[in-house]
Amino acid sequence: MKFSLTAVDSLTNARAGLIETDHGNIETPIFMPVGTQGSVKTVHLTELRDDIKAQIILGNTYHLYLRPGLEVLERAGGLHRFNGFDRPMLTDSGGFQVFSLSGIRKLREEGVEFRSHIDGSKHFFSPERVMDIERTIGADIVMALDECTPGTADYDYAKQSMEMTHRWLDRCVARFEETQPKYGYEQVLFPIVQGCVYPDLRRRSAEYISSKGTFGNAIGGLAVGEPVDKMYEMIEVVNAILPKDRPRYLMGVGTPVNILEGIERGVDMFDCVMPTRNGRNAMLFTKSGIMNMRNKKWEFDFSPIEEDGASYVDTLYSKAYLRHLFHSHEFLAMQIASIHNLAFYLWLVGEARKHIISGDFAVWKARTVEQISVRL
RNA sequence: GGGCAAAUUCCAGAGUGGCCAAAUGGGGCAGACUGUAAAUCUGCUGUCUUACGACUUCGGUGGUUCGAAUCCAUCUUUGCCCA
Repeated sequence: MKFSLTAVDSLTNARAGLIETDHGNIETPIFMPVGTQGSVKTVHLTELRDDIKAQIILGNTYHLYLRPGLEVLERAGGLHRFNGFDRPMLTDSGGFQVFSLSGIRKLREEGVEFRSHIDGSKHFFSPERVMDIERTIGADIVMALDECTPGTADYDYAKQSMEMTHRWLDRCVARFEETQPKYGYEQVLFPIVQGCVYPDLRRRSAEYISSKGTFGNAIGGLAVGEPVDKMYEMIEVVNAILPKDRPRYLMGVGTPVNILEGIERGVDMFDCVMPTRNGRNAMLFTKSGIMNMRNKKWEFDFSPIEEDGASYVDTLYSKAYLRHLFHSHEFLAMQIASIHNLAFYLWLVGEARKHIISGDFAVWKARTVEQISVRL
């Protein structure tokens, strides 16, 4: 696997780059659609590839381990073979579930024990176990097991948590290095910076994970309850330390504006459930602003969903029709909205890349932030 | 022609003397959602008012009562049954 910088913006820290994997290339900055259970909800592979132009998607260790389980994944020949997506994939480690499923898990030095949200059964995830599972799933990029600390954690908790994440990282690296890919293509490990909203912790964490010399690095524990200004501040603090010649992945972020702010601060990779989840809940992101497709104002608006949208669905269907589909609880509504939003997100990062290369990123970004923030 | 039953706020449907502007569900109107336990969740949904509160409402009319969606009379409409 290889990462190279194509262009670096002169006014900001934005960069355009290229990740070359055994499953194809990823042009950065990139947005990665989330496919937790091996499926980007409501979206077909053909749409993901040909319309949305997703270059890499996510899967989730905790969820795929529970269903379909490791035997199915292994006998399928890995997740790529199983779900048919032949482009790069990345698996999250279950670290986010430490946060989101905090009510049904127990944390200790050795690892984390989850009570399955499906049937209540107990499952223990040590850093070593997570590496083994991620080898079996077979994503191109695998994440280290971390504790995603809530954005509201106090300093002492954040410090302890970060230190444990670092110890877990050592164990992840050791296990990852003593094991081999199972399906004949390369996998790389990304460690994750923690430290909540505390600059000194973030710095320590960034230094620590940088010292591991991994292919790329991730920033975690953001957009989890802290003020958005804190998030931007932490990205700046961390990116001042993370090596410039390696990809930086801001985990779980975010809104289209968050992503542009992240790019400006030197982030290369993003993922978020927002385009799909919010899409399923009738929220559309467009070049000219945000729409709630359930709103009455669209009842008789027969104009295209988005005149110059990034997806074929934008001109194929009208606002009034999409509103009707949402009100009628038609599955097609969620499909259209998800495709639209993902295509928009991929368009957005693609445009950002173009403008980094052409040298007018800052101007373009300022104008775009304003346009896409409008509530329509 | 005769008998029985029922009419409730957008819909369905609770409520049978004061705790009722009226349960619950649906619908409607808005909002939330950030490494997905989410096709989910929250609020509002008679009128006026920022609120306190005031006012009007439970098929129509007229009664009983301190007080009626609830009881009585009558009318109207609807459904069912018998001819």
